Parts: sequence; structure tokens; C-alpha cells
Amino acid sequence: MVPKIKDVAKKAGVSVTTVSRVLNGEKYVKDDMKKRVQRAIEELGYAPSHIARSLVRKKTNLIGVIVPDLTSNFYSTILSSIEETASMNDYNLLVCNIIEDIDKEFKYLNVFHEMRVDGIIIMHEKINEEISSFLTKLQVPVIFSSVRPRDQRFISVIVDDYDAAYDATRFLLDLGHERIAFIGGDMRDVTSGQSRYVGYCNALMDSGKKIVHDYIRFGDYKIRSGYDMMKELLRCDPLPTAVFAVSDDMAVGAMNCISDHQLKVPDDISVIGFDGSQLTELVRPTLTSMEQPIHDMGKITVETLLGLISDDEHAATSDIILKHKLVVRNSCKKL
Amino acid sequence: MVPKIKDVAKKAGVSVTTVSRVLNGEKYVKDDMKKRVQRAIEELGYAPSHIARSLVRKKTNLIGVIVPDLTSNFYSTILSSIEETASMNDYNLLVCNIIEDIDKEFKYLNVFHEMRVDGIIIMHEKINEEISSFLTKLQVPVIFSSVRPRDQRFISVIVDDYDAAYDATRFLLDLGHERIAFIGGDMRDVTSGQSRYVGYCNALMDSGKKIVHDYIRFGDYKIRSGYDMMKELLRCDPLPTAVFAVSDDMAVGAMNCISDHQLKVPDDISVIGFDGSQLTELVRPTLTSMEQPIHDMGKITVETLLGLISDDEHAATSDIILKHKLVVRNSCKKL
DNA sequence: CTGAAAGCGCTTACAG
DNA sequence: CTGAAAGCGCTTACAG
Repeated sequence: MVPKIKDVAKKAGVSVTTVSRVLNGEKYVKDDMKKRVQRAIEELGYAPSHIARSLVRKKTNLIGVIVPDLTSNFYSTILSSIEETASMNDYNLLVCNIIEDIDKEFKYLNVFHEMRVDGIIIMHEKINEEISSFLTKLQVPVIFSSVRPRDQRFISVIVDDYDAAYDATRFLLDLGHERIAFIGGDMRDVTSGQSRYVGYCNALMDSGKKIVHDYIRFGDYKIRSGYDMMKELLRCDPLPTAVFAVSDDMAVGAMNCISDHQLKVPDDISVIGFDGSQLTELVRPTLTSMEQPIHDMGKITVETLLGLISDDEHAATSDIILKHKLVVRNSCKKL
Repeated sequence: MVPKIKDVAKKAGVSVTTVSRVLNGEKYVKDDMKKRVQRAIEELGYAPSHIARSLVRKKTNLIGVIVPDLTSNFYSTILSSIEETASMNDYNLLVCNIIEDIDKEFKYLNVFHEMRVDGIIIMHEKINEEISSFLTKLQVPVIFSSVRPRDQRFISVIVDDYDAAYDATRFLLDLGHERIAFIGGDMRDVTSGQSRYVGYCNALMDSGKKIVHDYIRFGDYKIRSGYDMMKELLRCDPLPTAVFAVSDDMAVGAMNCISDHQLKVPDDISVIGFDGSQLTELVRPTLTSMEQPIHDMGKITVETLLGLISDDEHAATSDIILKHKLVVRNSCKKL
């Protein structure tokens, strides 16, 4: 039904080899033949089967992407950038949304293997030993984007989470805040969990403040948990004057909780987020945030992966650290 | 390097045919052989090449998805549901983010063709004649999700936009509003553009109100345009007491604009949105919205498409209309 | 510059 | 129940 190379060859009165050659833009095809082949292709509406090509070329131009949550603005923005860069380089994306489901992840990694993807991008760091070793056996380039797994065999594209969290906390200290609460991530996460927590602590200590455990909570990066953790923080006495949440989503949750309790941001409590997602501009007051270069992150992730795939001698061999940047909006106030 | 069926056969001391049979779960394989094959598969870490399989089976289990904007909460939520349903049915998603770029869309449709996807899902209605006829020639099931193109050859999964817009406007009228502004979508769009506009107009007329052109603006569904259109509406005298925006994004833009001009939602102006995206719960005040069943929409889109793919006799032959539902939150006030 | 033939890694009649 | 062989739709040495 759908035309194949043989049909084109017959119609043009040449061999399939010749058709293949004009398809692949090889020289050494007489103009006359090329013209005939092109006309036949046109008339038949022929497009070569990527499937068949992949089989013989041993290259699929497919990249498997594992996203923890597609509905999160942060991830969907990175994904958007990944898609853009991949598309420009003639790669296509097989997208998997795992929603914290480790079994689904494993299933998908198997699919990626069966599909013989050329490379894999993973955007969460909660990989276990089983997945880690499966990934290694796969013999396919793997890259982590925006997170760094504990297993140092893999390359990550990230910001310096420790520095970024340190700077965010420092910013609040410089505004004169003394009672700074912290809504962290999962401490099992190396980057967004541990590093950001340690950055917060060290900034406090370096400026002679002590760490108050009542002011410290851990969520799961989502709006809801920011809200819930803030609710707990509002029971503290005295109240914190500022909150640093390690994701914009949690920061927005915290802001909403504050406003639902008839308090004002930033007059009563200042809030600073982390990520630089679109939420920052969307909420009122707009959210000051320690931003990751989300767009570049996606772009560089793909470019680095393509380097690995093509076995480029200049390909990355270690983590790529991008610059974070504090963007001041209206959610923090000088004390 | 990566093991193939031949390697498994050799290791197990059987023919490739037999290996293929146990791979495909056929009966008529002696337990003894089955065991040997399975062990060989295990030891080699063998997984069949989906590429090779697709070639002979003439089925790729791939669905191409065209999303207008991945960073939009509405679309990413549908996509998430699409992915979930596809995955459960052993289908994989090739995702394309076209960002209003008709050339990119065409390029991707060609890729989908070359990839021999089993089906295509499209989430925007701005398809031109060229794309429309290409789609028809493709001989592959196509389904539109959340939108309906002008071209009636295609099946859509949608809500009744006219009714939904009518009901949303009716809701404001019932609250006692007389001066109801409207921020619409692109009038070239059949569903979200035209139908919602007509629904708004008819609701007004049916209750004896006249249509004030100053109160009507058209945006592009995004936050920014809601903001900009609202800015224009704020120049009206008298001010409208309520605004109906045909997407939650535009409604949030409108709310922000109102609050940036020192007015209050809903005390000064009520706002109602459309879609039921996560934004509704995220903003303050929370946004009343005419909701589409986003999750079901994604699920049913895939199920319908799979019906078409398997050439099920019960497969849909016309549009599928899902129920809309008004969810009242805190952005609208009784006058 | 052009074409016949082998091969990519599978599945599926067909024969036994 | 098992296997040899053809074929899926391409590309790529190889020979001319």
C-alpha cells in the first residue's frame, strides 16, 4: 500500500541502489537519472522507511527521555528545550512520564533498549542499583539533566546546587533576616536534597547564625508539600521572617499558605524559590527565585548527549556545571 | 555487540525459529526447550530488536503526538494522560512540540510518516489544506484532542464548546452581572475561537442583554495576552464587573492585570476561566473555571485512536463529546 | 556512474 | 513440537 523503494525504482526505470543513492544525496549519479528518480518519488509520495534504515544503519536517531512529572512547569520547560534542540539535529524523542513509579521506569528503560535508542536523558536522581547497572550494561550514552545521581558513572548537566542555595540564603541574610526557614527536598537526592540543604546551613553558620531545627522542613518539590510544610512553619513561635523553598512550586505553595492564613508576602514573611520556572512571573507578588538556566540546560543536555553518541573526541567526560542566577522580584523584603 | 536472536539460539542449541516462538509466547514449544531458551536470554541480557520486529510485523506501536506548547499546563496535563494510557497499552509516544510553527509541524508529520507511526494525535486546530491532505494521504488514523479542525474528515475528542461557554456566561449572569467582558481566542479556531464566542453572545442575548463590542477582546490563550487584553478592558467606562476568559491562562493573566492596577478580584471584577488546568488552584483567589475533563480527554483520545488502529468495528466514526463542568472557586462574586 | 547481491534482526508460512 | 528458508525495506561493499 505505502510505496517502497522498489516501486520508485520500477517507476523511474533504475535500480534500487540508484534510488537509495539519490535518497542519501550521494554524488556519482547522473543528473538525468537523479531527475527521473526524484520525479518518481514525488509522484508516488514516497518517503523512506525509517525502520528499515535504522535496521541497516544501526542507528535510530531516537532519544529516550524520562521525565518525573510532565505537568510540572520546570520539567516541561526543560523538555520543551530538549525537544527543540533534538529536532534541530534530526533526533526524535521517545517520552516517558514516570510519576515516581520505579517499575514504570524500568519498563521504559527496557522499551528504550528494545527500541535501540541512540541515547537516554533522565531527569530524576532516584535511581537504584538495579537501574544503575542496567543502564551501564546498555552500552548507550546516558545523561542526567538538572539532577545528579549518587552513582558517579553518569554525566549530569546541572547548576552548583550548594552554591546556589548558599547564595539564596545569603541574599535573605543580606536583607537583614535572622529567622530564615527552609523547605527542602528529599534528602535522598544528592543535588536538590542534600546540596541545597548544606548550602542553606553553611550560609547561616558562616554569618554566625545558628541553625534552628524547628525552621527546617522537607517536602517533595511540589506545590502541595510547600503548602503543608509552610502550615507547620506557621506554628513556630516566633515566626520566621523569611522562607527559602528549594523549588518554585514549593515556594508558591508556601506563599498560598501564608496568604490563606491572612498574612502577607513579603510584608509578614519573605519567600524565595528555586528553579526559575514560569510560575515566578505568574503569581502575585511575583516570586524572587534562584534560577537555573532552564532553557540552556535542555539545549546543553542534548548537545552533550549528541557528542557522546557520535563518540566525539571532545565529548564531555564529567559533569557540566551551569551558572545559577538570582532573579529578584517582589516576594522578599528588607527587614 | 548487543546480542541478537541468533546468539540466543546458538547458546541454547536451538533454531532461531524456536527462540522467536518462546519470545512471542507461542505454545507448541516443549518445556525443556523453553527453559533452555529462557536461560540463554537471561544470561545474554537479550532483548528483541523492536526495529526488526516492526519491519516484519508492519506495526511500530508508535504514536506521534503534536503539541502546540509543552510548557502550557493544559497541554502538558493532557499529554501526561495520553502517555499514561498509551504506556498501559504498550504504545510509545513520539512527541513534537510545534510552538505555532507550521513548517515544523509539516516536518514532523513527515518524520511520523517515515517512522511509520501507527497513529497520530494532534492538539491544535490550525491545520491548513496542505497538512490536511497530507494527513489524508498518510492512511494512518489521526485524531484531534481538545480541538476540532474545520476539516470534518477527522475525528475529535472535545467538549461542547458552545454549550460550555454559554453556561459559563450564564453563571455570571445568574450572579447578577450585567457588564460581562469577554476575552476570546483566535477566531480562526473553530472550537475555542468561534464556538466559545458564539456561546458567550447567545447567553447574553437570551437573557436580554446587548452585546457591547468594547467589552470583547481576542487573545492567543496565553497568560500574556490575557494580561494585555485586560489592560485594554480596564480603559472601558464603565468598567465591566466580570470577565470571561476562554482559557485559564488568559484568566490568570487578567487577574494579574487587575491586581497590578490596584483592583481586587472578585470584589471589583469577577473572573471566570476555561479549561480546568492546575493554575486554577494555584492562584489567589482560586479561579472559578469551566472545566474540561482533561484527564479523561487524554485517556479517551488514546483509546479511541487504538480502536481506529486495530480497525475495531466499534471504533469511533464521529466526534466524541465529553461533559464540561463548572467548578466554582473564589474568583467570582454575586453582585 | 550503475546494478546485483548480501545482510541488518527479526517473524512466519511451509514442510516435516 | 521443531527448523530451513523467504521476506520485511532499506544500505553498502563489490564488481563492472
